[in-house]
Amino acid sequence: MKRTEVKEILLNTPVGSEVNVKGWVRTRRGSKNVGFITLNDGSTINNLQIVVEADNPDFDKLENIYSGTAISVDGEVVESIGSKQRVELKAKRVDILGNVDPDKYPLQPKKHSLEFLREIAHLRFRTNTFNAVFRIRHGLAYAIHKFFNDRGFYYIHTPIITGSDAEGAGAMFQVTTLDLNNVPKTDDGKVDYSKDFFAKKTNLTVSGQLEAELAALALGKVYTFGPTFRAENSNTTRHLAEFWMIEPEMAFYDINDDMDLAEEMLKYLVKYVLNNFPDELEFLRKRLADEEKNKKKEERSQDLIEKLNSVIDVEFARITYSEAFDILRNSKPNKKGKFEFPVKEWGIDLQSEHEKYLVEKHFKRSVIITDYPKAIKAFYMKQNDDDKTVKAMDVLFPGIGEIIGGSQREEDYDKLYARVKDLGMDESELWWYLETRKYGSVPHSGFGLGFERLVQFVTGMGNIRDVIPFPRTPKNAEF
RNA sequence: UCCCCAGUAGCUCAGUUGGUUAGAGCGACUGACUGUUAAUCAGUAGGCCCCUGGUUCGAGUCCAGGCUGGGGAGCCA
Repeated sequence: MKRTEVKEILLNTPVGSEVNVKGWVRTRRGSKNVGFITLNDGSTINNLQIVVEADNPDFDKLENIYSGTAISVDGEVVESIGSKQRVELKAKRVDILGNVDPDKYPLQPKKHSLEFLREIAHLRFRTNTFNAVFRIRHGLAYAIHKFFNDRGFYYIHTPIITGSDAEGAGAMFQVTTLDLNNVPKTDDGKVDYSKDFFAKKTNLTVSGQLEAELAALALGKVYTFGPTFRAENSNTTRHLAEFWMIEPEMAFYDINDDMDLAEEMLKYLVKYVLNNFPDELEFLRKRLADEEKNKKKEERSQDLIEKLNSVIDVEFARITYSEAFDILRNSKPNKKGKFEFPVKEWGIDLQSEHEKYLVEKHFKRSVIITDYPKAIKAFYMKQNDDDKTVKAMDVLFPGIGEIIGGSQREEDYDKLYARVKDLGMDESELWWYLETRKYGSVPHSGFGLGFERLVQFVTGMGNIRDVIPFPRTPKNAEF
């Protein structure tokens, strides 16, 4: 018999149909006269209840069926006597496909800590929580491609291995095939990279932005969506050594067009998940509420689904760095000395506590901050006429902080070149980037969206290590 | 990288001013039970108390160093 997925049975299969299902047992329970199996096959977060009656010739197989066992069942779809499900499967034939040693199988039909599940990342897919998280992660990835495709953007594959470390977004992982126990040296004692695979020093990319700009200056609107790597020793709930980033880059867009696109995209993506993953969101909403039961009221975060709806309903606040600076300088916590980093001098970088105050206390919604001091931003950002600020924009989300960082890019060759020189950067590594400003240069803009931070926000998961299947963090590359 | 907290059964945790044989709940196992919903009831098994060293008559408990995990900060997406 052809296999039917659980999702199909729960939604569409008429009562009385004969079907075959295959999947993994969540729980099994029963008595002398009847056995119950809760089965999940990954097609939906919901389970199918299978009933095996005592007169079934396969009834004694039940004693070898435990949590985690893979089984195949032929049976009839019937209306459920129990109240928790519309239909169930009355088994005619039960086959065990893959056994489980119940003494050793670490997943139990009970709540596990996320920390424990992280240590068994090869099995945590089998829990409802990760089932929901990774289904939504997929949905977001798909929606991102759909969003851009529908608006005439082209998906550009930028290199993972890069020969330039000019972007300056963070420490890099080196890529080499040299024998580390016997590194070839030049006469003056330095590493002889001419003997390395690429005959030069290479690293894993920290950003595809510079290459995306090259493509945007011909294809108009492009985006990247790929893995990026940062060798920073960051140990937080918001950082990974390997993460996925979305970087659109648009010719003829100024900073305002850039902000409009960022806001439209974020709202589109949140709406997409609300429309397409209601069961998963409901599960995660309950999970979060349950987890926060023990917290004090004022420390609890907003209801997950309410939070998502508030993002799509409300316009993001848009302010300049200078306005944000004034708000913070005159704020109560600043005057009372409650900030760990007091706000005194214009030009300071905004700290987590400042961003949190603006988003969660002052505006009570998402905020976009523009026109940052040029000293604290990257070399490629478009310089304003005041000679002090650049056309940068950061989108700040409640609970997450910076979810998007972007800017209008400096298209003027002389200004860009001067900035490269000022910062002591190696222009020979950037010749190709600079050259685009010589040939038909136009205003253009773009931004970077951290994919895992988006998934974190939408699923309500507190730790970024729980929204990527196999997290890479300092001292941890298991699996 | 810095600050704080934690590491005891498969999981979540308790373990008194250092004192003899190490505790619970859940899970697993065995049995009972006429339809259960993380079933219920009874019983059984299960410990390198993170590692190394030190103090002490005696260390799960105190001290030092390390390892691992978590939270916060910085860096950022």
